[in-house]
Amino acid sequence: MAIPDPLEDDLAKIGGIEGLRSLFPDDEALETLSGRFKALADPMRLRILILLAPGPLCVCVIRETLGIADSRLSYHLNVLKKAGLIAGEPQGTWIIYSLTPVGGRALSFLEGE
Amino acid sequence: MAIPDPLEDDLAKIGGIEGLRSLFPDDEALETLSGRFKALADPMRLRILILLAPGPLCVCVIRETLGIADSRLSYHLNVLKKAGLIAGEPQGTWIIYSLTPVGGRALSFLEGE
DNA sequence: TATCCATTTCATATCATTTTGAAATAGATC
DNA sequence: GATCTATTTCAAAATGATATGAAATGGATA
Repeated sequence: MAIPDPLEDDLAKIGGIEGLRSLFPDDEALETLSGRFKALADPMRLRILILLAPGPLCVCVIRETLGIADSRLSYHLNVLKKAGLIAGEPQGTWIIYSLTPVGGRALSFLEGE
Repeated sequence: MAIPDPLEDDLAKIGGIEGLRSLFPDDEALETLSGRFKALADPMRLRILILLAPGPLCVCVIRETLGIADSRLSYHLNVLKKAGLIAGEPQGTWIIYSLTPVGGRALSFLEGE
């Protein structure tokens, strides 16, 4: 038996299984959202967001502050960029990264906890 | 060269590398925070949170709605529980899961996007 | 054009998460 | 106590994410 009898009534009141399923956003929206959370789910990436909160910084300063290898930083910057949390603006020889509006909001959620 | 000369001045104004490092929470806090985001970083787990938003549900109804195997659901419920986003209350033969306050706030952040 | 330097890309190794199906647990009912 | 059923646990396989160092890119300057 899938659903025990005593629960069937409660379930019916809220529209049954189909009623519950209607709560879900479509798969694409869920992927986007969970992808954003995935980007936030790493201490090194949270450090990068925290660094960018006061204002934009170039890659070299971020690298020096975090004390990690170039390629490793580049990987994490790319994850954040793909998730729409930061944006990079080439400026002469170097690239300046800053928080996007979404990135800023994610960070304030972070600080609200 | 670590930091290009033209950037040194800007960097000095914001307290240098050490000034930037002082922005970081300690490692443990970052682990806790990224751990919570990790729990949110999966479409199936987001579906579970969305299901529980209107009110508590038993495991069997959640399983039937999601259409996944028992053990798989149990795994995801456990991830959410460990992250403090949901709580399970045994009630007779079955177990009733509900959002915690933190889980509710995470969900509203989710919907605010 | 040759060179320099900041950043990214790539291949590969390592590590972590997720899925799957079978077996265990534990509470309720007979 | 025996059995039934909802849920969890476990081990293994499959999949995905991260770290690392060497090589490539591409803009700036000489």
